[in-house]
Amino acid sequence: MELDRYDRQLLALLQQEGRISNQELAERIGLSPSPCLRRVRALEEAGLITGYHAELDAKKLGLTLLALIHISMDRHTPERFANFEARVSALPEVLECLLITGQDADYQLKVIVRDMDAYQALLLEQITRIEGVSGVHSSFVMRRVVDKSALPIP
Amino acid sequence: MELDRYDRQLLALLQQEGRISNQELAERIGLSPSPCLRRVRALEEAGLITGYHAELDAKKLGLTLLALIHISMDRHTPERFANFEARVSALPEVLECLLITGQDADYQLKVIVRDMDAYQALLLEQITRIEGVSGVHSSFVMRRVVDKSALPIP
DNA sequence: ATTTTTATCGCAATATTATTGCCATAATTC
DNA sequence: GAATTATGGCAATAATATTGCGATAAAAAT
Repeated sequence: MELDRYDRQLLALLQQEGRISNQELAERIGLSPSPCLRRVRALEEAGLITGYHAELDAKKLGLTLLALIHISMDRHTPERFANFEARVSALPEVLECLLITGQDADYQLKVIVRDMDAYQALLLEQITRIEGVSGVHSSFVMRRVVDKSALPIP
Repeated sequence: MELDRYDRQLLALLQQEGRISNQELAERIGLSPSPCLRRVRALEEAGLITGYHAELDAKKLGLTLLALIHISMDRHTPERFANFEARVSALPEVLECLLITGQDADYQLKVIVRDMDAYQALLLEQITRIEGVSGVHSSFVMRRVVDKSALPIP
């Protein structure tokens, strides 16, 4: 799909303000509401826009501890990996699980919990109990300098 | 602020479907539209909802390479850190910059670029040129097993 | 326990917004 | 340069958001 100036503007704006009205959206990009809405629908249909999400304040929800966990697996079999991924996907505290390159770890998890007690419980009772997990190393996030969901539009 | 059953439902739903209409939202949580809207506004006012964002498909935008960069600083002075953070915040490819604990790095960056050429350019021409950056270690993301923006509602 | 107070709901009226069909015009192709 | 296709704008209709207000339920106080 070919993106023109309008499409790029729409994507950029909707990344910033996902609940903006179509009328204001139209004004901002310099189109009338009807073609504007048609373009947004087209971007959704094409799968360029995959969804819309509210962003919440973690602290106000009592979630004060954000951590990165690097995980190594003992044996690199597809079953081990599939099982690990299924187990990890079911944990609501796991915001991100990335299969990464590098000698130090196979996966990096990003998890959010209330406090250190909850972290300990998650790590000891859930994550280290998953079959195949051999090495675990935690880093804690002291500050989120940048936290964007918005992709750069090429 | 005290959250009841309705508020929690609203937060959960809006995290999943940020552009759902107020009417459908009201139906789903079992309230009529007016108190539903008033609650959403209250959650926004209280800062529990900080914004709404469209989620885009990175691949369809031509952004195929996601990487984690661990960065160590030579001297841990406030000026060095402030300067680094300002420079990094200005780069659109940087989706996340976390100040983390651990001996291996001071920061972890998450960056997204078109390809390895773009990655090389970003690393060599931008990031390693920032004053104070002494150690850099890259990991590449092979697969995003979990990638949620939705926080667990306590 | 009963009264007072406060919070919050649902209804109804109004304002705003989304959606669709249609024609005109601009861009593209032949 | 003519034919074709794509895309914009207008206007009518449908749907949704928004607000005031009275009723009801929950909470606090006596």
